[in-house]
Amino acid sequence: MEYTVQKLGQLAGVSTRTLRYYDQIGLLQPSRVNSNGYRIYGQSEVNRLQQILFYKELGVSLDTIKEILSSPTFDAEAVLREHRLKLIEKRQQIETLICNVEKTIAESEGRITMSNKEKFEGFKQNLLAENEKKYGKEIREKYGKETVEQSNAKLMNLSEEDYQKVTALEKQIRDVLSQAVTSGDPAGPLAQQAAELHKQWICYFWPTYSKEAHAGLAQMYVDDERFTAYYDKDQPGTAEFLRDAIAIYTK
Amino acid sequence: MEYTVQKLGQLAGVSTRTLRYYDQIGLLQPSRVNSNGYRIYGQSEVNRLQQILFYKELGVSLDTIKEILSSPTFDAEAVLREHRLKLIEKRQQIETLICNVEKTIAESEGRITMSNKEKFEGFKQNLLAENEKKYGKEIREKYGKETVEQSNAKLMNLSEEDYQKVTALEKQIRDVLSQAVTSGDPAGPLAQQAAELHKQWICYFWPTYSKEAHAGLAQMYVDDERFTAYYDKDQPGTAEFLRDAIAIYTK
DNA sequence: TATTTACATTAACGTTACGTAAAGGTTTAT
DNA sequence: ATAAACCTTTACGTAACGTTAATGTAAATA
Repeated sequence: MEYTVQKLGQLAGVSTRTLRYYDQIGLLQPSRVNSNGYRIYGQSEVNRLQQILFYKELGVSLDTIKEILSSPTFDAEAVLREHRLKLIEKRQQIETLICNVEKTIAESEGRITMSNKEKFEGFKQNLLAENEKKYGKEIREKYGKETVEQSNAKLMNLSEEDYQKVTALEKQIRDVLSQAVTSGDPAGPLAQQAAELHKQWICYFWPTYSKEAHAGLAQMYVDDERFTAYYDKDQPGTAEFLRDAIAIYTK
Repeated sequence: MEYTVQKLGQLAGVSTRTLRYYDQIGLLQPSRVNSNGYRIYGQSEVNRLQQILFYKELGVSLDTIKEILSSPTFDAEAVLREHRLKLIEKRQQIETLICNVEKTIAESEGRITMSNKEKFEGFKQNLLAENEKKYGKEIREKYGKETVEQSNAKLMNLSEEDYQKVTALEKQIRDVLSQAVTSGDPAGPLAQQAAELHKQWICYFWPTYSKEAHAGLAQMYVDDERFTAYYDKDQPGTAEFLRDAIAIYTK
């Protein structure tokens, strides 16, 4: 069976422009070219196109696909593994962006009703006090006065929605963390998930997320017995475990 | 205070090329141009640049930033809200990609040791049976035989790591869902988080994620009393609530 | 058979936000 | 006087095509 550009395009669900482009960059060349200049594709090209589209669906770049397909000994699995890391990093970036955008929106809304204010009073006082009493100084030294004040300002403007989310996050962190600790591996999937959740949680209080600040905060959980006590309440060693997990997560 | 390109660039941490580009597209024009052709910026330009960089950090496009800053009555909040939706969609895309890449890797690894096999036997049998006994037919009708078989194949190849993650996910879903139900709003943040988690869960069993399939599955939770019973165990109405949440999530 | 219709070709611009030369003029310091 | 440091414009490159534009060819119809 032989195909022209349009036939092949319809078969595979891509545009004719795409096929010409793939020809141009040498990713998929027709088996032969007619005397009239038409591109003619055969079965092996159909197969190759299928492969191409498979990797494309995974978000692999055409350049990389070309490499994968060019050498049969090429380690496709290693490529995918690396690709996966890239994707995860991208997701983190986007999550941070979302986090910051959401906070900006909340801020500009200036929302927070009186009823909310009362409701969150205790919650906020606690957190603020905890932040300030001891860590205020340390954090100030590490990340500057401005950061701390912005952080506190954010805290005071938490909306009802955010409050729900934050509370839910705290519960999730506790749950996942306790499971992760039993597994014992701070690099494992559960531990890393806990670190991820913890990052999301932080995002509600810190004006901007940074890996360094995250890792620093985790270290404080171990250095200060008040935090250690909180995390080790159910299972001793949890604070250290979380610090290790976050260290790997932010590495 | 007046600045040349380099001075301003150093002050704000951007390249001179960037400043020339911003001038070119009319985003940030110098207050005046010297007789020698040098760009000279004043204080108001410094302020404007700060604004620009702020929005840029949130991932807003220069075009959009221009619009935001061009009209003081322009609704920056609405823009951010829309921007947030775009980011969330992007995150979903990337999550789906990660999901699929991970499955491809797992597949090519062909991993799963004998010890794992024994460990997961019961778990898998349960799920397989549940899938097959009744839904097998329905799903087959809706999404085709191939999808079901691929789904089952994936299930049988779950690794230890994946098993942990899946189990943790299930617990999280239950937790978040129960909190969300009390809030009563399937469009609320908790409900949407539950839908998100549910998507991640699905990703472990379905060969490729699609919104339609997700929404369809949620509908089945309501249509079939066995699933309904499972979700409504603690709180009646949970299955319906989840379906509504997922309907909004996949809209 | 003449004409329309459908399909093929190449060439080239547009998309985003700059990085990176290249080629050259100006200011400042030595 | 000369070199170093600074400024300028112009223009190519990036990823993966979408979209005309201008034109040639094959198949279907009047």
